[in-house]
Amino acid sequence: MQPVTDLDSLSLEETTYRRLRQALMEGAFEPGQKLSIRRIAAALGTSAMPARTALRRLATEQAVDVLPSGTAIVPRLTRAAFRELGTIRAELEPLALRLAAPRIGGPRLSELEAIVRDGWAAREANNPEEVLRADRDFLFVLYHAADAPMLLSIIEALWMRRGPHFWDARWIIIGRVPAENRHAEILDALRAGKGDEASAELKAEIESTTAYLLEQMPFADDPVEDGGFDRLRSPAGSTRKRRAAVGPSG
Amino acid sequence: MQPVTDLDSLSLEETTYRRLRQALMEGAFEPGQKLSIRRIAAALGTSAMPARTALRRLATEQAVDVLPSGTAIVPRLTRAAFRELGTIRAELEPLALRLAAPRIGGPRLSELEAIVRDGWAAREANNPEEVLRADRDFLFVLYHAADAPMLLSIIEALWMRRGPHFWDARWIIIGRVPAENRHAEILDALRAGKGDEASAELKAEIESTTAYLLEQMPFADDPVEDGGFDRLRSPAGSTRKRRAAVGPSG
DNA sequence: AATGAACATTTGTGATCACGTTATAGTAGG
DNA sequence: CCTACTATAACGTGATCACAAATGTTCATT
Repeated sequence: MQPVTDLDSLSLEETTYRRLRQALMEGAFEPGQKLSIRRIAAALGTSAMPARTALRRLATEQAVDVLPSGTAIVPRLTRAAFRELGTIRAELEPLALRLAAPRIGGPRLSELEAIVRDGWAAREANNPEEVLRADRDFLFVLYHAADAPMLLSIIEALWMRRGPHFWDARWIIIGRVPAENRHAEILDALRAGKGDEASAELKAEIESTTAYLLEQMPFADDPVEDGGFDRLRSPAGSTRKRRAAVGPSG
Repeated sequence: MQPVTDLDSLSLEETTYRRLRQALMEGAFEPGQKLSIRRIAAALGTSAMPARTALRRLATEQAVDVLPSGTAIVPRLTRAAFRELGTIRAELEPLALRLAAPRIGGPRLSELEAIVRDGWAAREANNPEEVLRADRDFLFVLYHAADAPMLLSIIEALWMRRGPHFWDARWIIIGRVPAENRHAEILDALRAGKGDEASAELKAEIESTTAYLLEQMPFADDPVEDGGFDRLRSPAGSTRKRRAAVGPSG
């Protein structure tokens, strides 16, 4: 894969935006976490300006919410919002896969195979971080292959909104007994040139995972009992200090 | 319809953003038109800051393109981009209609009826501006009724990108002989409680209109002959000066 | 110890400025 | 009449400042 851009030649505002975007998609922030302009600017060693614009851009995509005071906050999803997210994903991501199917060549297939293998190994090793990473990588290799830039950016926006909660729920996700390896089946369908089958499989995966999480995950509008949102953190009591908004060194 | 917010209580940046967004969706700008920060700021009587943030937000939604120099420009769509737009719309807008269908009550139905009547009258009067407005209003009443905020904002982003070209092509659109009144049929289906039928009808409309325009409209990557982009302006030689970016008085 | 008021800090917003780049118009040369 | 160059204007970017609103903290009071 070619380097998307030379980071050095980009404006500060653009790099700030991309780093926040990536962090959000990967679940590096916790739901409810406040992202203040000055803090982010300080963490990146710039003035407030690039951080301000970057945050407002994210708010436009609804990747962050914005309090009445103007402060950006990592969204806490309501059940309705999470359901909506699932509904849209179940429509758009299979579409992307359908567009990508005829464009997947041999090299891409082996790349995908490797990712599926990694994901499977991580699952057996009970390593949820790695499982989630592999799942995400698998899908986005496909979505990039669709060569539909608008569609891709819409899907990314959906993932940004979902990312923080997904990350929080990684122990729930990993706890689900995987009847079969769905990504392996998608891969098989792609190898056989059955794009529509792969697409249907993906749609089923998104819908069933969404339904499962609606049952298992706590949401912002659930009645609070015993700490509410703060259960289901990682088991080894990781009560560490909230991580810095953006670390300049990664 | 309730006033969404009171404009006076909003930040300058937010009002700037909303005005540009509306203008884009309605096709008030021409493809290729440059939107400079300072010009827009001057037109609104503010400093450059709100205009800067507003334009960057629009760029994030891909509602405007950004030249290498950083200047925002109203997009000129390539055929591929227009096709992609149609493909995404054909997936999302029927979804929105499906979600909206069970929520459409009597008052909404009469509102929709009135809009359809207006549109039909405008078509007979050969008034393309009014036809396009009615079509847009009809659909967005439905999309709002879906009560799915993310979905709505995605759809609006798609329309923003399409708006300028659509406006340019209004004489082509109006010139197409309408076999039947599709929106009336959608309305009938809704009245009968057949949301899926309405949705399928809408999908067909989007797909056939997209295909039709792909044949009839000139695109940014078409070979230029005889003025290229500049044919198909309104017949009464409206060679008026390019309208101001944003008029402060509306 | 719990409550509330006063203070200090942090926050977003918008304006202004400096800097380097890009686009544009005018002019000279072919 | 067209092209190439140059000077001037306009542009985007990022930093900094002032201001008002919101937030968090401290301390006195009950």
